[in-house]
Amino acid sequence: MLEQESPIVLEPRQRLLEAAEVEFAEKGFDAASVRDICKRASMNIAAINYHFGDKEKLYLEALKAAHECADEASGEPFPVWAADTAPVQKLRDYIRVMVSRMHAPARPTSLRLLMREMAAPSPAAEEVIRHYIQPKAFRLRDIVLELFPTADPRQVLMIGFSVIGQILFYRQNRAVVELMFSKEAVEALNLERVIEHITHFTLAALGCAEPICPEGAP
Amino acid sequence: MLEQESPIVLEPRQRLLEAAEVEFAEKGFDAASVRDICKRASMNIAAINYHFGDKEKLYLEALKAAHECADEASGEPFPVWAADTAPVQKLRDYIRVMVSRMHAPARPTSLRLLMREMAAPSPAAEEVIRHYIQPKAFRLRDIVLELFPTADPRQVLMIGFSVIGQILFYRQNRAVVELMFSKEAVEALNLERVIEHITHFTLAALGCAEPICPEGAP
DNA sequence: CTTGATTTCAAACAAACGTTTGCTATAATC
DNA sequence: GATTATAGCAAACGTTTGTTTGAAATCAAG
Repeated sequence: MLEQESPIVLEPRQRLLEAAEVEFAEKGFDAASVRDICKRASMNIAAINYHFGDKEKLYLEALKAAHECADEASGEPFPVWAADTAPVQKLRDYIRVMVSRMHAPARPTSLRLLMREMAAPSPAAEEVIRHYIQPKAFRLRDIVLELFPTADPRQVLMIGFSVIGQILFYRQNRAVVELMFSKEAVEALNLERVIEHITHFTLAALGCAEPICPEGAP
Repeated sequence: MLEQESPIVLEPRQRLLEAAEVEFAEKGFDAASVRDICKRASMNIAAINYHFGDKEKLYLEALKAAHECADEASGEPFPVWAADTAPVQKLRDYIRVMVSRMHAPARPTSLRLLMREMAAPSPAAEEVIRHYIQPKAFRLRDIVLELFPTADPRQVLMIGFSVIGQILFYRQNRAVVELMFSKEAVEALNLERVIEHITHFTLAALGCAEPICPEGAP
């Protein structure tokens, strides 16, 4: 069998992959068991070994799938900038795209898996990280460098960290934040509000916008 | 036996606690085994059950110990502010204390354990989180509220997130960052530099300092 | 020395883990 | 129809997991 045309149920490989994504995201690599993954996919225990080889290879494939899902399904691709696009505009775009992806209009389980990997990267996933995350980091660094061509590398790095730190916070610490403040209060911070805030906060810090002052600074 | 005066080797309970802190920090709750913990502490397998009851109780105790270690051993307690201390100064102090703690002058394993818990909080640790983290979050919120008394709650929350997001980034994503940029480049960002940057970035965003402009904004 | 409580220890426990094994079907090829 | 590769299955594999056990060791008090 070479190819199959859109069956009612997904192909076994894909079913396994999606089940693995959920289980790994919820429990982590060690705590997620191949038995539960197969049960969720309604398949036999041996299916993982047959389709992917072993648990770790399945994990890596699920991690790749999660990255591609988060990148594509967000509905927010990085724009292709004209040669004369102002760096400030690039920064605005960058923040918008990244925050949109973090706020998970797509399956949130994919992002849970990614954030889990960011917090405790498994050695086996190094190449996946390099392939999917590094380009986004370099893109930001280049924008900052374009904004401040004469800044020293350390300052460029720290400015980038300030931007990405603000963005990642909403994903990485959502659970803890919801535990401390009310869950409703956190959910009131919808996508547009967060984009607007981080953009404003960042541009103001860099002197490219008016400071954040609800009614005039003290 | 009621009390014992400073033996050459630590008391068994303390030995177990420190070993558990390291193992849990490196591998997480599930992957860390009681056998490895006991081996590290040079104790028998049954010691955990005898001294703490079970693995989960040991984990909670290790988590508490990690919090207290990070709070006290950093050498940076929160200052007690005079009644007329300017909110801007409080914010400066807050950032300094928190960044100092994140940059782990004390045992870094304690912080690894805490960051792991922030990323994926275990339900059993809720009260520990509430007791140790919530006060720090409220303290920041109060400072922001003092700076902008008429700001709406959402904006106060987001400003706080921008501050704490910048701070936490250096701990939570250190491994990934070192993987993408060189490890030396990241280590070149020493404590004072990071404190200065985050403080400057934040105060500039809030209109309480000059913008960050290496040589004059474009 | 004897007593009695506190700690340590090797050994074993059942349960869950990832993986492997043969044995069936099923589908395509000759 | 016979043959070959693919796919799925129940069952069992050997480890490792957290936990428990009962006896040995330790030690202060009588």
